[in-house]
Amino acid sequence: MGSQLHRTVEQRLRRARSRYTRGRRQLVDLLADAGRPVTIGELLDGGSGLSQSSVYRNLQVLEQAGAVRRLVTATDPGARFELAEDLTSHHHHLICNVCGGIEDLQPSAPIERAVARLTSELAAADRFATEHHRLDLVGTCADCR
Amino acid sequence: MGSQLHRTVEQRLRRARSRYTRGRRQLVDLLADAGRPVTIGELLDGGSGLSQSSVYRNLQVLEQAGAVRRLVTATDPGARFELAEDLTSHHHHLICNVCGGIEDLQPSAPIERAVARLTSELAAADRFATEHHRLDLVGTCADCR
DNA sequence: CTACGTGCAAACGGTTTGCACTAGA
DNA sequence: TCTAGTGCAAACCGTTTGCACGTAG
Repeated sequence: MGSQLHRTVEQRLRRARSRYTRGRRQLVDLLADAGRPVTIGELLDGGSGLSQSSVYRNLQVLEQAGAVRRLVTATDPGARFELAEDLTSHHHHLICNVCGGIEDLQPSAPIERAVARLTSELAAADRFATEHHRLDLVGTCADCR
Repeated sequence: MGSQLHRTVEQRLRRARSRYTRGRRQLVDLLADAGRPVTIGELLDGGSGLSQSSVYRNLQVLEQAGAVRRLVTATDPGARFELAEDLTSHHHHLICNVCGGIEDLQPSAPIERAVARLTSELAAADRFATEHHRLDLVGTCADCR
């Protein structure tokens, strides 16, 4: 259920000495329901009733608390947001460079294995401590074909 | 030598009905010498002598012509640029979320194979036409350990 | 009661644009 | 010559911030 999600977010906000207000809960609901990265414009029009500045501030707080993740693309202006990966599940993105849309994509086991091996090689070489990775496939989505 | 690079860039600019001016050549040199994505600030201070607006405009033209690629991160403000992958070689990025720095990383064959397989699966399913992919490892670089 | 959250409007800062001038082919 | 590039300064627009008020705990 989504109440588990809300409990986790509340926990993380509390750790950041922040409150889980109505508006923040609604932002989390919007992100959870979307199932793909959401633009700020969509969040503003999403019926949260929050003012623009509060949306920005709350997203900042949620990001800081580790509940939400900010995405930016080279083509679109403005940012998108999604729930932190450990609140949903690890996934990649399909980015359409025609319409700018972003879809989630389930990761494949072979890729994950190969990335994990690379990560431990870099760690062994003392070159980089990987926290997470991001894989985007950029091209044309089915709608824009 | 770099003259091959310049010849290719000139070709692509010509196709876009644009000229390969002194300033554009210097931007390309700066990008080629850096060997990693470069911020606009670095390009402005790089001794090209170009005004701010010309740097922005030229990067736009070079991007349009397919000679250069724009990168943005969720942490840093502002954009970074690198030469188009087919002018250098396919690579990934190590992104440090402490200092914001970005390093290039040679791709590993297993990852490339796995991504290629995924790409053809998506194409076969008529879901997405992948043009290229981007893999970033996000974590802490050796300097910021 | 006290600290945190909110709305409004103004400020910010990276990027873009209008215009008059310069230079490459 | 004639189109494209350049510098300067102003405009733009997504985002941030100051301030007075509201609200949760």
